[in-house]
Amino acid sequence: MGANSRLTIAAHALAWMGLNERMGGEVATSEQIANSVNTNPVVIRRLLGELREAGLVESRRGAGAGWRLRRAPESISLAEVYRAVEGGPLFALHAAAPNQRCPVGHGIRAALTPVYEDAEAALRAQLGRTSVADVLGESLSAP
Amino acid sequence: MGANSRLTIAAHALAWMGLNERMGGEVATSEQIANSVNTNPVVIRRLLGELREAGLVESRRGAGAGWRLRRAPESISLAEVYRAVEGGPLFALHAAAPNQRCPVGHGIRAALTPVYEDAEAALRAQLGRTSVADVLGESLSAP
DNA sequence: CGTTGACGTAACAGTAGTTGTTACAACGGA
DNA sequence: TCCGTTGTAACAACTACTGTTACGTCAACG
Repeated sequence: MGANSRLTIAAHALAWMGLNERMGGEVATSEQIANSVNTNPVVIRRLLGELREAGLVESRRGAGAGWRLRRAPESISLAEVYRAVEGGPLFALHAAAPNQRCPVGHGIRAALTPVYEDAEAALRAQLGRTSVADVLGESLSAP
Repeated sequence: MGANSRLTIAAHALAWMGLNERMGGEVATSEQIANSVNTNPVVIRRLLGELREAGLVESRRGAGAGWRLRRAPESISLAEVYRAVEGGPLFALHAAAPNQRCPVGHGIRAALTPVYEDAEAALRAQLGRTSVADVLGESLSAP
Protein backbone atom coordinates (compact mmCIF):
# COMPACT_ATOMS: atom_id res chain seq x y z
CA MET A 1 0.00 0.00 0.00
CA GLY A 2 1.11 3.57 -0.41
CA ALA A 3 2.18 3.77 3.19
CA ASN A 4 2.90 7.31 4.34
CA SER A 5 4.36 8.87 7.45
CA ARG A 6 1.58 11.35 8.18
CA LEU A 7 0.41 9.64 11.36
CA THR A 8 4.03 9.28 12.48
CA ILE A 9 4.81 12.96 11.93
CA ALA A 10 1.57 14.09 13.57
CA ALA A 11 2.15 11.89 16.63
CA HIS A 12 5.74 13.12 16.84
CA ALA A 13 4.65 16.75 16.70
CA LEU A 14 1.98 16.26 19.37
CA ALA A 15 4.36 14.38 21.65
CA TRP A 16 6.94 17.12 21.25
CA MET A 17 4.34 19.72 22.14
CA GLY A 18 3.41 17.68 25.18
CA LEU A 19 7.02 17.57 26.33
CA ASN A 20 7.47 21.27 25.62
CA GLU A 21 4.43 22.00 27.73
CA ARG A 22 5.74 19.81 30.53
CA MET A 23 9.02 21.79 30.45
CA GLY A 24 7.12 25.04 30.90
CA GLY A 25 7.08 26.13 27.27
CA GLU A 26 4.14 28.29 26.28
CA VAL A 27 3.92 27.69 22.56
CA ALA A 28 5.85 25.61 20.05
CA THR A 29 6.90 26.93 16.67
CA SER A 30 6.79 24.86 13.50
CA GLU A 31 10.53 25.39 13.19
CA GLN A 32 11.22 23.87 16.60
CA ILE A 33 9.05 20.85 15.84
CA ALA A 34 10.56 20.47 12.38
CA ASN A 35 14.00 20.42 13.98
CA SER A 36 13.03 17.43 16.10
CA VAL A 37 11.20 15.62 13.29
CA ASN A 38 13.99 16.48 10.83
CA THR A 39 11.83 17.93 8.09
CA ASN A 40 10.70 21.27 6.70
CA PRO A 41 8.59 23.63 8.86
CA VAL A 42 5.96 23.86 6.13
CA VAL A 43 5.37 20.13 6.39
CA ILE A 44 4.67 20.61 10.10
CA ARG A 45 2.39 23.59 9.56
CA ARG A 46 0.37 21.69 6.96
CA LEU A 47 -0.14 18.72 9.25
CA LEU A 48 -0.85 20.81 12.34
CA GLY A 49 -3.40 22.72 10.31
CA GLU A 50 -5.33 19.49 9.86
CA LEU A 51 -5.02 18.76 13.57
CA ARG A 52 -6.38 22.24 14.29
CA GLU A 53 -9.44 21.55 12.14
CA ALA A 54 -9.98 18.48 14.26
CA GLY A 55 -9.76 20.58 17.41
CA LEU A 56 -6.62 18.96 18.75
CA VAL A 57 -4.34 22.02 18.61
CA GLU A 58 -4.62 25.78 18.23
CA SER A 59 -2.31 28.35 16.69
CA ARG A 60 -1.54 31.99 17.32
CA ARG A 61 -0.23 34.32 14.67
CA GLY A 62 1.88 37.43 14.92
CA ALA A 63 5.12 37.85 16.83
CA GLY A 64 5.79 35.27 19.55
CA ALA A 65 3.26 33.07 17.86
CA GLY A 66 3.17 29.26 17.68
CA TRP A 67 1.14 26.17 18.44
CA ARG A 68 -0.41 24.78 21.60
CA LEU A 69 -2.31 21.62 22.52
CA ARG A 70 -5.98 22.20 23.07
CA ARG A 71 -6.40 19.11 25.22
CA ALA A 72 -4.31 17.14 27.67
CA PRO A 73 -1.95 14.63 25.99
CA GLU A 74 -3.59 11.84 28.00
CA SER A 75 -6.94 12.55 26.35
CA ILE A 76 -5.74 12.60 22.74
CA SER A 77 -5.81 9.11 21.24
CA LEU A 78 -4.01 8.04 18.09
CA ALA A 79 -7.42 7.12 16.70
CA GLU A 80 -8.34 10.80 16.71
CA VAL A 81 -5.01 11.75 15.17
CA TYR A 82 -5.51 9.09 12.51
CA ARG A 83 -8.97 10.42 11.71
CA ALA A 84 -7.60 13.95 11.48
CA VAL A 85 -4.75 13.22 9.07
CA GLU A 86 -6.06 10.25 7.08
CA GLY A 87 -9.26 11.34 5.46
CA GLY A 88 -10.36 8.65 3.07
CA PRO A 89 -11.08 4.95 3.38
CA LEU A 90 -8.32 2.38 3.75
CA PHE A 91 -9.56 0.12 0.94
CA ALA A 92 -10.93 1.34 -2.37
CA LEU A 93 -13.67 -0.45 -4.27
CA HIS A 94 -13.46 -0.92 -8.04
CA ALA A 95 -12.17 2.10 -9.95
CA ALA A 96 -14.71 1.37 -12.70
CA ALA A 97 -18.02 -0.25 -11.76
CA PRO A 98 -17.85 -4.03 -12.23
CA ASN A 99 -20.00 -5.90 -14.75
CA GLN A 100 -23.56 -5.70 -13.41
CA ARG A 101 -24.66 -8.56 -15.66
CA CYS A 102 -22.40 -10.93 -13.73
CA PRO A 103 -23.82 -12.17 -10.40
CA VAL A 104 -20.52 -11.54 -8.66
CA GLY A 105 -19.95 -8.17 -10.26
CA HIS A 106 -23.45 -7.13 -9.31
CA GLY A 107 -23.20 -7.84 -5.61
CA ILE A 108 -19.51 -7.62 -4.77
CA ARG A 109 -19.49 -3.98 -3.71
CA ALA A 110 -22.36 -4.48 -1.30
CA ALA A 111 -20.56 -7.57 0.02
CA LEU A 112 -17.21 -5.88 0.59
CA THR A 113 -18.37 -2.55 1.99
CA PRO A 114 -19.32 -3.82 5.47
CA VAL A 115 -16.20 -5.99 5.58
CA TYR A 116 -14.02 -2.95 4.98
CA GLU A 117 -15.96 -0.89 7.49
CA ASP A 118 -15.48 -3.51 10.18
CA ALA A 119 -11.78 -3.82 9.40
CA GLU A 120 -11.25 -0.08 9.64
CA ALA A 121 -13.23 0.02 12.87
CA ALA A 122 -10.94 -2.64 14.34
CA LEU A 123 -7.91 -0.63 13.28
CA ARG A 124 -9.25 2.56 14.83
CA ALA A 125 -10.25 0.76 18.01
CA GLN A 126 -6.72 -0.53 18.47
CA LEU A 127 -5.22 2.90 17.74
CA GLY A 128 -7.62 4.29 20.32
CA ARG A 129 -5.82 2.30 23.00
CA THR A 130 -2.75 4.55 22.75
CA SER A 131 -2.64 8.24 23.67
CA VAL A 132 -0.21 11.01 22.83
CA ALA A 133 0.91 10.83 26.46
CA ASP A 134 1.64 7.11 25.99
CA VAL A 135 3.73 7.87 22.92
CA LEU A 136 5.65 10.57 24.79
CA GLY A 137 6.21 8.32 27.80
CA GLU A 138 7.43 5.42 25.69
CA SER A 139 9.68 7.71 23.68
CA LEU A 140 11.34 9.10 26.80
CA SER A 141 11.88 5.64 28.26
CA ALA A 142 13.53 4.24 25.13
CA PRO A 143 17.15 3.14 25.65
CA MET B 1 -3.97 7.30 2.45
CA GLY B 2 -3.17 6.07 -0.98
CA ALA B 3 -6.10 3.68 -0.90
CA ASN B 4 -5.99 1.14 -3.73
CA SER B 5 -8.36 -1.51 -5.02
CA ARG B 6 -5.97 -4.44 -4.98
CA LEU B 7 -7.76 -6.32 -2.20
CA THR B 8 -11.09 -5.61 -3.88
CA ILE B 9 -9.94 -6.95 -7.25
CA ALA B 10 -8.30 -10.00 -5.69
CA ALA B 11 -11.39 -10.85 -3.65
CA HIS B 12 -13.57 -10.35 -6.72
CA ALA B 13 -11.40 -12.66 -8.81
CA LEU B 14 -11.37 -15.37 -6.13
CA ALA B 15 -15.12 -15.15 -5.63
CA TRP B 16 -15.66 -15.40 -9.37
CA MET B 17 -13.45 -18.46 -9.50
CA GLY B 18 -15.43 -19.98 -6.65
CA LEU B 19 -18.69 -19.42 -8.50
CA ASN B 20 -17.21 -20.76 -11.73
CA GLU B 21 -16.13 -23.88 -9.88
CA ARG B 22 -19.57 -24.27 -8.37
CA MET B 23 -21.06 -24.09 -11.86
CA GLY B 24 -18.85 -26.93 -13.04
CA GLY B 25 -16.17 -24.83 -14.72
CA GLU B 26 -12.72 -26.38 -14.77
CA VAL B 27 -10.50 -23.34 -15.10
CA ALA B 28 -11.07 -19.60 -15.35
CA THR B 29 -9.24 -17.39 -17.82
CA SER B 30 -7.95 -13.95 -17.00
CA GLU B 31 -10.17 -12.60 -19.75
CA GLN B 32 -13.32 -14.05 -18.19
CA ILE B 33 -12.44 -12.64 -14.79
CA ALA B 34 -11.48 -9.29 -16.29
CA ASN B 35 -14.88 -9.17 -17.97
CA SER B 36 -16.60 -9.47 -14.60
CA VAL B 37 -14.27 -7.06 -12.83
CA ASN B 38 -14.36 -4.65 -15.79
CA THR B 39 -10.65 -4.19 -16.21
CA ASN B 40 -7.78 -5.42 -18.38
CA PRO B 41 -6.78 -9.12 -18.30
CA VAL B 42 -3.17 -8.19 -17.54
CA VAL B 43 -4.30 -6.55 -14.31
CA ILE B 44 -5.93 -9.85 -13.34
CA ARG B 45 -2.92 -11.92 -14.30
CA ARG B 46 -0.61 -9.71 -12.27
CA LEU B 47 -2.74 -9.97 -9.18
CA LEU B 48 -3.40 -13.70 -9.54
CA GLY B 49 0.33 -14.17 -9.91
CA GLU B 50 0.78 -12.78 -6.42
CA LEU B 51 -1.99 -15.02 -5.14
CA ARG B 52 -0.23 -17.98 -6.74
CA GLU B 53 2.97 -17.16 -4.88
CA ALA B 54 0.92 -17.24 -1.70
CA GLY B 55 -0.41 -20.68 -2.62
CA LEU B 56 -4.03 -19.60 -3.01
CA VAL B 57 -4.40 -20.34 -6.75
CA GLU B 58 -2.59 -22.24 -9.48
CA SER B 59 -2.31 -21.64 -13.21
CA ARG B 60 -1.91 -23.86 -16.24
CA ARG B 61 -0.36 -22.68 -19.48
CA GLY B 62 -0.88 -23.85 -23.03
CA ALA B 63 -4.15 -24.19 -24.89
CA GLY B 64 -7.24 -24.51 -22.70
CA ALA B 65 -5.23 -23.01 -19.87
CA GLY B 66 -6.40 -20.83 -17.02
CA TRP B 67 -6.59 -20.46 -13.27
CA ARG B 68 -7.97 -22.64 -10.50
CA LEU B 69 -8.37 -22.28 -6.74
CA ARG B 70 -5.93 -24.37 -4.78
CA ARG B 71 -8.09 -24.42 -1.66
CA ALA B 72 -11.78 -24.40 -0.87
CA PRO B 73 -13.30 -20.88 -0.86
CA GLU B 74 -14.43 -21.46 2.73
CA SER B 75 -10.82 -21.86 3.86
CA ILE B 76 -9.41 -18.73 2.19
CA SER B 77 -9.72 -15.71 4.47
CA LEU B 78 -9.40 -12.11 3.38
CA ALA B 79 -6.51 -11.81 5.83
CA GLU B 80 -4.53 -14.20 3.64
CA VAL B 81 -5.55 -12.34 0.51
CA TYR B 82 -4.52 -9.08 2.14
CA ARG B 83 -1.14 -10.50 3.08
CA ALA B 84 -0.66 -11.77 -0.47
CA VAL B 85 -1.44 -8.51 -2.27
CA GLU B 86 -0.38 -5.86 0.25
CA GLY B 87 3.24 -6.42 1.01
CA GLY B 88 4.50 -3.55 3.09
CA PRO B 89 3.44 -1.98 6.37
CA LEU B 90 0.35 0.18 6.71
CA PHE B 91 2.12 3.07 8.45
CA ALA B 92 5.57 4.36 7.56
CA LEU B 93 7.98 5.75 10.13
CA HIS B 94 9.99 8.91 9.42
CA ALA B 95 11.39 9.16 5.90
CA ALA B 96 14.56 10.70 7.33
CA ALA B 97 15.69 9.67 10.81
CA PRO B 98 14.46 12.17 13.41
CA ASN B 99 16.80 14.30 15.51
CA GLN B 100 18.54 11.88 17.88
CA ARG B 101 19.63 14.74 20.15
CA CYS B 102 15.98 15.41 20.99
CA PRO B 103 14.46 13.09 23.63
CA VAL B 104 11.32 12.65 21.55
CA GLY B 105 13.17 12.19 18.28
CA HIS B 106 15.42 9.63 19.91
CA GLY B 107 12.70 7.33 21.21
CA ILE B 108 9.70 7.94 18.96
CA ARG B 109 10.36 5.18 16.49
CA ALA B 110 10.70 2.57 19.23
CA ALA B 111 7.50 3.94 20.76
CA LEU B 112 5.43 3.83 17.57
CA THR B 113 6.62 0.51 16.15
CA PRO B 114 4.66 -1.74 18.55
CA VAL B 115 1.63 0.53 18.27
CA TYR B 116 1.61 0.10 14.51
CA GLU B 117 2.17 -3.64 14.78
CA ASP B 118 -0.79 -4.03 17.11
CA ALA B 119 -3.00 -1.91 14.89
CA GLU B 120 -2.14 -3.96 11.82
CA ALA B 121 -2.72 -7.16 13.76
CA ALA B 122 -6.19 -5.95 14.70
CA LEU B 123 -6.92 -5.15 11.07
CA ARG B 124 -5.76 -8.56 9.89
CA ALA B 125 -7.69 -10.33 12.64
CA GLN B 126 -10.89 -8.64 11.55
CA LEU B 127 -10.24 -9.44 7.88
CA GLY B 128 -9.64 -13.03 8.96
CA ARG B 129 -13.28 -13.28 10.01
CA THR B 130 -14.44 -13.19 6.38
CA SER B 131 -13.72 -15.87 3.77
CA VAL B 132 -13.89 -15.87 0.00
CA ALA B 133 -16.97 -18.07 0.34
CA ASP B 134 -18.55 -15.41 2.55
CA VAL B 135 -17.85 -12.75 -0.06
CA LEU B 136 -19.34 -14.92 -2.79
CA GLY B 137 -22.40 -15.72 -0.72
CA GLU B 138 -23.02 -12.09 0.19
CA SER B 139 -22.50 -11.02 -3.42
CA LEU B 140 -25.06 -13.51 -4.69
CA SER B 141 -27.61 -12.50 -2.07
CA ALA B 142 -27.35 -8.77 -2.83
CA PRO B 143 -30.59 -7.23 -4.09
C1' DC C 1 4.13 -31.51 -35.67
C1' DG C 2 2.39 -27.27 -36.42
C1' DT C 3 -1.51 -24.39 -34.85
C1' DT C 4 -3.70 -22.06 -31.32
C1' DG C 5 -5.13 -20.07 -27.10
C1' DA C 6 -3.72 -18.45 -22.87
C1' DC C 7 -0.18 -17.33 -19.55
C1' DG C 8 4.10 -14.47 -18.05
C1' DT C 9 6.20 -10.33 -18.23
C1' DA C 10 8.34 -6.14 -19.93
C1' DA C 11 7.51 -1.47 -21.13
C1' DC C 12 5.08 2.66 -21.15
C1' DA C 13 1.64 6.52 -20.17
C1' DG C 14 -1.54 8.72 -17.22
C1' DT C 15 -3.11 9.71 -12.75
C1' DA C 16 -2.73 10.69 -7.99
C1' DG C 17 -0.66 11.30 -3.42
C1' DT C 18 3.42 12.31 -0.49
C1' DT C 19 7.32 14.92 0.70
C1' DG C 20 10.30 18.72 0.51
C1' DT C 21 11.20 23.37 -0.98
C1' DT C 22 10.85 28.41 -2.07
C1' DA C 23 8.24 32.40 -1.91
C1' DC C 24 5.30 35.65 -0.10
C1' DA C 25 1.11 37.76 1.99
C1' DA C 26 -1.16 38.36 6.53
C1' DC C 27 -1.17 38.89 11.17
C1' DG C 28 -0.24 40.74 15.81
C1' DG C 29 2.70 41.78 19.74
C1' DA C 30 6.56 44.80 21.13
C1' DT D 1 6.55 50.55 12.46
C1' DC D 2 9.23 46.35 12.86
C1' DC D 3 9.75 41.58 13.04
C1' DG D 4 8.88 36.81 13.74
C1' DT D 5 5.57 33.40 12.77
C1' DT D 6 1.60 31.49 10.61
C1' DG D 7 -1.11 30.42 6.27
C1' DT D 8 -0.94 29.10 1.77
C1' DA D 9 0.21 28.79 -3.07
C1' DA D 10 3.21 26.81 -6.36
C1' DC D 11 6.43 23.67 -7.92
C1' DA D 12 9.63 19.54 -8.42
C1' DA D 13 10.86 14.88 -7.42
C1' DC D 14 9.48 10.61 -6.18
C1' DT D 15 6.55 6.62 -5.66
C1' DA D 16 2.59 3.62 -6.43
C1' DC D 17 -1.53 2.18 -8.89
C1' DT D 18 -4.02 1.36 -13.03
C1' DG D 19 -4.61 0.44 -17.72
C1' DT D 20 -2.66 -0.70 -22.10
C1' DT D 21 0.16 -2.76 -25.94
C1' DA D 22 3.37 -6.06 -27.26
C1' DC D 23 5.53 -10.29 -27.49
C1' DG D 24 7.83 -14.52 -25.93
C1' DT D 25 6.58 -19.10 -23.89
C1' DC D 26 4.10 -23.00 -23.08
C1' DA D 27 1.10 -27.15 -23.70
C1' DA D 28 -3.03 -29.31 -25.52
C1' DC D 29 -5.12 -30.76 -29.69
C1' DG D 30 -6.24 -31.65 -34.31
